[in-house]
Parts: sequence; structure tokens; C-alpha cells
Amino acid sequence: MIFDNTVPIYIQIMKLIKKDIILGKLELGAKVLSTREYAQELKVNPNTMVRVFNELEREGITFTKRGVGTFITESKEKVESMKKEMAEDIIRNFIDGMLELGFEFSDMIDLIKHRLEKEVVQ
Amino acid sequence: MIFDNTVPIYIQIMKLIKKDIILGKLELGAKVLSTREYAQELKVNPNTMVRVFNELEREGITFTKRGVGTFITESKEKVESMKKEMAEDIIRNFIDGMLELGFEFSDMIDLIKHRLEKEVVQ
DNA sequence: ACTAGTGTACTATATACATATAACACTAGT
DNA sequence: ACTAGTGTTATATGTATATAGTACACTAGT
Repeated sequence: MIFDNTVPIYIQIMKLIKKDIILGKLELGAKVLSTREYAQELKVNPNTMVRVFNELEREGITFTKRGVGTFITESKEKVESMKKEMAEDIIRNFIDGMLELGFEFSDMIDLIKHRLEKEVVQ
Repeated sequence: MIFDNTVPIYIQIMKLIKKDIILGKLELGAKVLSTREYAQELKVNPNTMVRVFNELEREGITFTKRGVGTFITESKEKVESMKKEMAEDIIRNFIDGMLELGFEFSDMIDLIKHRLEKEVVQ
């Protein structure tokens, strides 16, 4: 795992875990690695993982049983709304960013299509 | 100007100035506000503006004449490549982000089109 | 009861960022 | 020469982030 040093590591790990949930790599209700295990796995300080899980719990994504472990929420709805929220953010960033650079709506569609064609070829 | 506290202010101001150049609000070769004026305008510390201009100069976007002021590059090519770079970044973030959430290429086009229709109506 | 594996909490240190404040150096216009 | 307006440099302070290290509290299995 390589981190972008312009964004706090705990934020990046939060996104990583959210994506793992969305993609089904982490199942609903499943126990995740302990803070210490995750810290070792991601080569990060245990305290950073504590922060990650505190924030995720605050958002209702995970819950913890003291002395037992940390678990993914059981709520399918929560995961769905999380996915939708993350997608909305990405779409918004794209459109707003392109508008701010002076691109028109038609440019956006063209650029995306053009880029996707390239990707498919690869 | 409202700043997003998850990103360093000097980075946000750099983007702001780059956008102003791209949109022609700041002309090639033009003298920009002094660090002190910009600081007052954006309600930011003068040292933060010093950092902004140091970084922009390092990127070849601006140049300074000591005791005189700070100026936008004369190079049209520089501005063009900067715009292209910023657009590429935005497009890349969009595609990578959506792929990581499990969306297909066709989903992306649909979502963008759908969102753009909404925007136009507004 | 004991123990291993959890989460929790705390202190200390280092770095980046942003601010506040002040002083210095250069340039252009008077 | 002087002065106002530049950029430049420096010290100090506060906050957020990340790390290192330690200790405590709870739970489940033995």
C-alpha cells in the first residue's frame, strides 16, 4: 500500500476499507483484522488504525466489541448509501472540476468516451 | 473564498490561480496582486501566499521580479500544458475512482449523461 | 484462574501547515 | 536621497497528523 502524502493516511485507509466493503472483499457483519494486524499489514502505526476505526464507527460503517474485535456493519442499506455517496462525490468532482477549467458538457462526454476507448484497448 | 480543511490552503490557492490563468482572468505576463494584497483579499497569512508563489514559480507558472512584483508566465504553451495536465488529473480521478467502486465503463457514461441532463435543467 | 488477543487510553516526539510578527533587501517613482 | 511598495527571510506559536512506546480493560477459550 502506497500512500499519497497530500492526504492524511487515516483518510486513505478509510477509503480503502470502504472500497473493500463495496466490492465484497469484506462481507457484512464480518470481523476485520485487529488494529495491530492492520497496522502491520499496512506498515502503519497502530494508533493510526485506531483512528481509522473510530471514524468508521462514527460513520456507522463498522462497530466494535471491546476485547473481541471490529466488525463490518450488518446493514446492506448503509453500504448501498455509502457507495452512492462515494460515487456522487466522484461525479461531482469531475463535473465541477471540468467546468472550472472552462470545459463544456459536450467536451466532458467526448473526453470520457475517448479515454474509455483507450482503456479498453489496453 | 472558503477553504476545504482537508487540503492545505496553499494548494487550494495554487489551483485557484491556475484556474484564473486558464479562464483568462489573469492574462499572460500580467502582474498579479502582491503577496500582502492577496493575503488580505483571501484572508490568509502573507507567508502562505509566499509559499503559493514559490511553488507556482517552481512549476514555471509565475516569475518574480524582486522589489517589483509577481507575474504570470508569458508562455502560452505552459498554460496549455497546465490545463491539459489538470484535465487529465480530473478525468483520471473519475475513471479510477469509479472503477474502484465497481462501476463499468458503460455505467460511467450513463451516470455522467444523466447528471449533465439534470445540470442543464437547473 | 489463567492467558492470548482484543480494544482503549495515555505520554512523548517529530513533521507539516498556518498564523502572527518583525525585520531586511531591492526597485521604481518622486 | 527619500519613500512606498515590492519580494525575502526569520523567529515564535498553535494545531493536526503520524509515529513510538507503554499500560490498562475487556472477552473468549483453556
